[in-house]
Amino acid sequence: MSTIDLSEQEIQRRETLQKLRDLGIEPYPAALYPVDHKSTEIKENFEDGKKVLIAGRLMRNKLQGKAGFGQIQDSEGKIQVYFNRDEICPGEDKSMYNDVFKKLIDLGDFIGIEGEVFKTQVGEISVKAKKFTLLSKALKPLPLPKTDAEGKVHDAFTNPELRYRQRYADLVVNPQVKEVFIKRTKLFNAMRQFFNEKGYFEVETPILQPIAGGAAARPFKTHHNALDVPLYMRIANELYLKRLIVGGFEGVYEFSKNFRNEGMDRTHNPEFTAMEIYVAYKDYNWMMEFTENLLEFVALAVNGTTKATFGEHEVDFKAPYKRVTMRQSIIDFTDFDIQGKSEAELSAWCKSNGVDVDETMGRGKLIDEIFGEKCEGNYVQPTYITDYPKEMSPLCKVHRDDPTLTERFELMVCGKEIANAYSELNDPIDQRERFEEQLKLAERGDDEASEFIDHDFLRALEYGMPPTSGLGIGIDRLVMFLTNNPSIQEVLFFPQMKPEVFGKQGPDLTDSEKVILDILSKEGSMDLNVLKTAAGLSNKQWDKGIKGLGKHGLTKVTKTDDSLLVEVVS
RNA sequence: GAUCUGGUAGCUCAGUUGGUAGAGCAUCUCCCUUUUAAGGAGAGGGUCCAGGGUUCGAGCCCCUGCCAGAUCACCA
Repeated sequence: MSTIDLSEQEIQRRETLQKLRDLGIEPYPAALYPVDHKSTEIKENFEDGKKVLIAGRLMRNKLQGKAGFGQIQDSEGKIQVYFNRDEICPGEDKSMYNDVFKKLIDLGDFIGIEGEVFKTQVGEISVKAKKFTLLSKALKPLPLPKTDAEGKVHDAFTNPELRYRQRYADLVVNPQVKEVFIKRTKLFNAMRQFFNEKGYFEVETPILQPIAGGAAARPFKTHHNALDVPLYMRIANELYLKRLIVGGFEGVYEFSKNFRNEGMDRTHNPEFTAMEIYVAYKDYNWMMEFTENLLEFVALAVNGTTKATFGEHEVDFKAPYKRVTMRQSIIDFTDFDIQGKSEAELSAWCKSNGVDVDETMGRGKLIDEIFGEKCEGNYVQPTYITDYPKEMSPLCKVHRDDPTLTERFELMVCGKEIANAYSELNDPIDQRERFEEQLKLAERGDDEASEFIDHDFLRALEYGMPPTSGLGIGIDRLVMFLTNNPSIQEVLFFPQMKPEVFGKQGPDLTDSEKVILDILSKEGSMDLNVLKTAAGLSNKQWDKGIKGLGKHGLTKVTKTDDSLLVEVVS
């Protein structure tokens, strides 16, 4: 980046950097700084006169002549620092205060403070600086929101595009954003604790897969050069985790980054995080109880309460949750009983009841459409929807009481699915038939149905998998609910965005600039109006062209007594 | 994918029938030794997202594009 692209403030800070070096002060010193206190512990355990070493970013600096108040922000919060000329410079030489601190330290710089804890006249716990050390110079000014006595934020850094693209700046100036991510990590920790205490085993499975299975979604495709084979990025980790149950683990789980090459909106990011857990010798009834206990536990760990506010709703994650079969749910909201209905009958009902359908939809998909259209959005408090049609659950065991259904549940919160679980299908012959059924659906045009049969997975099942129940939870969605964020971008550090275009490097001339320069360079210098006529450009093109050339430093306009003269600058 | 809204100083935002680009904070200079978003005085700072068009003249009107957000559609 050339200096021409820098703002005034950025240029000033670069000059400041040089002045520091001229004074023998290294703005990016190598040595560690022996921090021994954080802002919160100083404030929580006030001890007058206590000697402390703190470090952080200077976020406020209010100078008042021979003294001033600054604010240092560390990982836990902010603390005020009192800078007094005669404390920092006890001898004759006051340059460390007058020249370095007052003139060469900027907002955003990292500094270390050696000083004593005290309370100011208005009672704020502060550190009286005896010595300060520049630890890292900031060359770019941060946004500068300020909170007043009533808690109202002025000049808030709110532009979502800037916040997501420059999350580092967002995190520095918006403590409430940092809080969301602290809660996110608390959620992971709580889940791990819950599983580990029960003896379940955290594992890792491949992200690059020869067949992207375990879900119906469009994968990202890539290529491995050495093997010369196509590979897909995982859309789910289900089939790998079940292989591990075959291998003899009785409880395995994984937090899995999944990748789906589909649309993006405020609830979908191309990469997202799911947690899947599989437990041997269990069924989906057991899993419902397990899930509600898990969610109650994590809600408490994250927020200190089982209640969570989401928009206009207050959701309570306290167990147990209501259980409704899909058939009953559809009856509840439409008075229509799907029991025993054929594909044609379902399709006809959909058409006369405002549910969009097309010819590619099988029986299961039709029922799913009805549920999605008429029922799903109505469940605000955590509710299990159980017993899904067989056609839409190719990896799930057939219901013990009804061969057209499966032992599956989804957990709905605020009209959205946040968990999905089965009594896992472990009959290898049935599994093979279901895969083949999916193939037929795919050929029929259902782009959600899998086009591949994972023969290795079937081979694993043929060795025998114990009865197993599996659960998947959409972690990002759960974080959204627990932190009251309607947008997935707010719960991901780095949500996917179109790449930013950086500094278009001049001297790429526009067409108008080229035309003018071509004519002018033959003559060396020309009368402005003659040049304008010769260029034959529209007024706007002429205006932009001649101004642009001036800015690039390629031409110079000089005023003579009766005309304007344009010259090429060599 | 559709529709709507937006893109102006480092940040948050104004900008009147289309007529010399503004404010607050930040920055710079000077004064100020316990302040609580904002002490006083002065100064500087702009590719008005990009490219075309209309016009004597465009931040503003028209067209195209880029980026973002919201709503809807789609969505294990």
